Amino acid sequence: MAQDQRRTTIVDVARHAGVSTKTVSRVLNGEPHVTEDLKRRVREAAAAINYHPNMLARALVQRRSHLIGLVYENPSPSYVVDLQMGVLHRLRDEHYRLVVIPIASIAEHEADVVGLLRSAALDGVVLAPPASDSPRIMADLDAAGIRFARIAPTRLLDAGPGNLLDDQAAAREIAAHVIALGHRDIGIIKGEPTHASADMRLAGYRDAFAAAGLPIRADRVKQGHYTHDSGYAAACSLLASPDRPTAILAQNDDMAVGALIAAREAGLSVPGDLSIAGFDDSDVARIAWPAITTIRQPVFDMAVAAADMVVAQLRGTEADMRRHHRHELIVRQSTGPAPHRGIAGTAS
Amino acid sequence: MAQDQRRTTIVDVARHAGVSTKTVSRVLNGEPHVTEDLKRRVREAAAAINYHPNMLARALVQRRSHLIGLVYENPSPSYVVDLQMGVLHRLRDEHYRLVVIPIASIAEHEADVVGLLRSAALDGVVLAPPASDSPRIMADLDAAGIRFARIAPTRLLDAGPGNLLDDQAAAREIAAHVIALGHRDIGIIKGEPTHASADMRLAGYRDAFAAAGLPIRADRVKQGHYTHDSGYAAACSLLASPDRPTAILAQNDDMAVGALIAAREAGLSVPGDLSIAGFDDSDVARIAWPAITTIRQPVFDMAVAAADMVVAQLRGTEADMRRHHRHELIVRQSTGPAPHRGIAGTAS
DNA sequence: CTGAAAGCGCTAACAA
DNA sequence: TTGTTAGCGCTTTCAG
Repeated sequence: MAQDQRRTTIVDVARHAGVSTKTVSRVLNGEPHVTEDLKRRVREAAAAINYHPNMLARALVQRRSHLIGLVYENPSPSYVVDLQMGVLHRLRDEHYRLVVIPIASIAEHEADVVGLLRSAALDGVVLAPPASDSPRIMADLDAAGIRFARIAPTRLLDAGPGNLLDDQAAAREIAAHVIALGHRDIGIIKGEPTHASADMRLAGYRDAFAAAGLPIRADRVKQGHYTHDSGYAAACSLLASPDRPTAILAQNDDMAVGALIAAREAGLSVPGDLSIAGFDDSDVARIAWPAITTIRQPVFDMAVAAADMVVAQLRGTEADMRRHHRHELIVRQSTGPAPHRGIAGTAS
Repeated sequence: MAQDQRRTTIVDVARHAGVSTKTVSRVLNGEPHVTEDLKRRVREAAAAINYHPNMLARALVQRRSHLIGLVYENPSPSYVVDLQMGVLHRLRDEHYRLVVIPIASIAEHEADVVGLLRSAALDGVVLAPPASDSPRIMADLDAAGIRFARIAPTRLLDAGPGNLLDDQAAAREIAAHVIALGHRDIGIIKGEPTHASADMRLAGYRDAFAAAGLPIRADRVKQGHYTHDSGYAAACSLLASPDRPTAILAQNDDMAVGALIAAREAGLSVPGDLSIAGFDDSDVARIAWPAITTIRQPVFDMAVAAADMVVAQLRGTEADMRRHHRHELIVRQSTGPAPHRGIAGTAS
C-alpha cells in the first residue's frame, strides 16, 4: 500500500515521456494540436507510472471546484430525495459533483449560509425553499460569485434563475375538489411558517372557500411543520371534539399521512368519515392506505432544471433562466363524498 | 456584483494590516503565538477588504479536500436517506462536507469506482453495500490513499474498518416469528443478487425453516431487487394461483410494501389471509397499513459510526475500527396467525 | 506543434 | 513572536 511516498505528478510523466509538462497537460485535457505520436507516448508514460492528476491543483488554477451544492431545510425526507435525485440526474454526465448542504433553520442562519457555501468552495448551488426565497442569501451569493438557481420561489422572481410553480392555484384546485365532494367543514394543517409555500397554499384554499361561500374558521387552521409528527398532532387536535371537520387539507403529504394515522387511531374511516388531502405527491402518498389525494408537484423536474441552470451559467451557455412547471391534481382514495350530517355549514 | 475583479488574497490582507502573510495565515487558522494586537489588526484588515480565504489553495497545500463521499447503489430511497442522514449527523460539526456518489451498478463498474472517487478529490468515503463487499474497490482505495469505512460488510471482515450486522441471525429471527404463528407455506422475495445481504438473509430463513422441519421450495422463492416494484411483481406471481403461500418474507421493506399492495389488489386481507414481513425498518414500514413487521436495522447508527471511522483515520485519532450493531425484531400488524387450511405442509 | 517560465493562493519550514 | 522563502501540482501566457 504505497500510501505516502510522494505522489507521481505531471512532471514525472513529462520526464518519463521525454516531453514538457505542458504537452502532458494538453494530452490529458484533450486539447488539440498534439501529434498522435506524442499523445501515445504521454498516455503510455502516464499509465506506466500510474499517474492520476491532482484535482485540487487543477481546481486552484482554474478557479473551479466542480462542486455544486444543494441547500435545503430538513422537513420532508421524500421531498429531499426527489430534489436530490433530480440534481444528480442532471449532473450525471457532467464533470460536477453534488455536495449536500442541509441547514437546520435557514430563517435563523440566513446570514451564515453563504459563508458556509464559500468555505465549501462551491461553484454553484441549487436553492430549495425556503432558501430560494431569501433576498439576503441571493445577494450574498452574487457577491461571492457563486452561481445559483431557485426551486419554487414565491417572491422577487427577478432576483435569479428560478423554477416556478403556482402553489396558490394548486391549493385552490385541491380545495375545490374537496368542496365539490360536499364538504363544508374543512380543517387545514398548515406547513412550516418560514416557508412561503405555507401562506401561498393557504391563500389558495381561501380562494376556493370564498368561491364556495365558505368561511375559513380560525379554529380549523392548525400549524404544522411539514413533518409527519406535526401532521399527526395537528390532526389529533382537529379530531378531538365530536364537532369535528369532515375533511382535512394538509399542506404536504407527510402531514397528510400523519393525519391519516390520527384518524385511524380515532376510529374514523377514511374517506367514509373523514377525507384527507395532501400536497406534493411524494412516495408516501402512493404507499399510504388509503392512497392520498394530492397535488403532483414536479420536484424532480424542477431539480433537473435548476441543476441545468447552474451548469449553464458555469459554462456560459444559453439557457432559459425562468421556467414554469405544471402541477396536477391527483385524486386517489383518501377523499370521498362528505358524510350526511345535518344540512350544511357548521355541523349540528 | 463585484464578480471578476481579482479576488482579494491573503497578500492584500497582509499589506493592509502591515504584517506578513504568514501572520495572517496564523491568525485566520487560530494558531497560537500571535499577540492580541496583531490578531485584532489582521481581523480588522480582513473584514475591511472583505477577504475570504480560498479553500482550494488551502486544500492543495494541505492535501486535504475535506470532502467525504458516500458510495451507494440505488435500490431503496428510504435506506439511502437514513444512511445519508447518519453521515451528515456525524459530519455536522466537523469541517468535512458530504459528496454523494450514487452508482447505477457497482457490480458492473467495480473497476471504475475508485477512478471516479479520485477525480472527486475525496479524502475518504463511506461504502454502503454492495461496494462495502468489494475487495477490488477496497484495494484500489488503499492504493489511492483514500480512507474508507464499510457499512454492513459480509465478507473479508479484516479488509477495512467495518460496521457489522448479523443479517443471517436477523433473518432467522423474523422467519422464526412467522413460523411460530403457524405458517407452513411461506413465500420468499429475495433482494438484489449482487448484494451479499440477499444470500445472508436467505440463509437465515433457511436456518429457521430447517429448525422447524420445513422445506424451502424453489417455486416459493422469487427474485426481487430491493425495489417497491420488484416486490410487487414477485408477490403477484406468488399469489397468482389458489395454491398460494400464507405468508411472505420480503428481504426489505420496500418490497414488503409492494407485496402488500399486490395482496390488496388480489383481494387478500393482511394479515387475515396473508402475513407479510419485511426487513430494515425503514419509514415506509411504519407508514404502511397494516404497519409492517420487520427487522430494525440501525442504518442511521451504522452510518454515524462509519463517518466517525473515516474522520478518525483522517485525523489520526484512535477509534474502534470494527463495531457490531444490533438488530431487533419489530412485530407490527402485517403478520398474524396462519389461516386454517387443511392440516399442514403443502396446502390442499 | 511544442516548451520555458510564471503564477493560482495558500501554508510549511526555517530563520530572525 | 514574527517574517522569509519555497513550494503544493497544475495551467496559462508567450516564445520558439
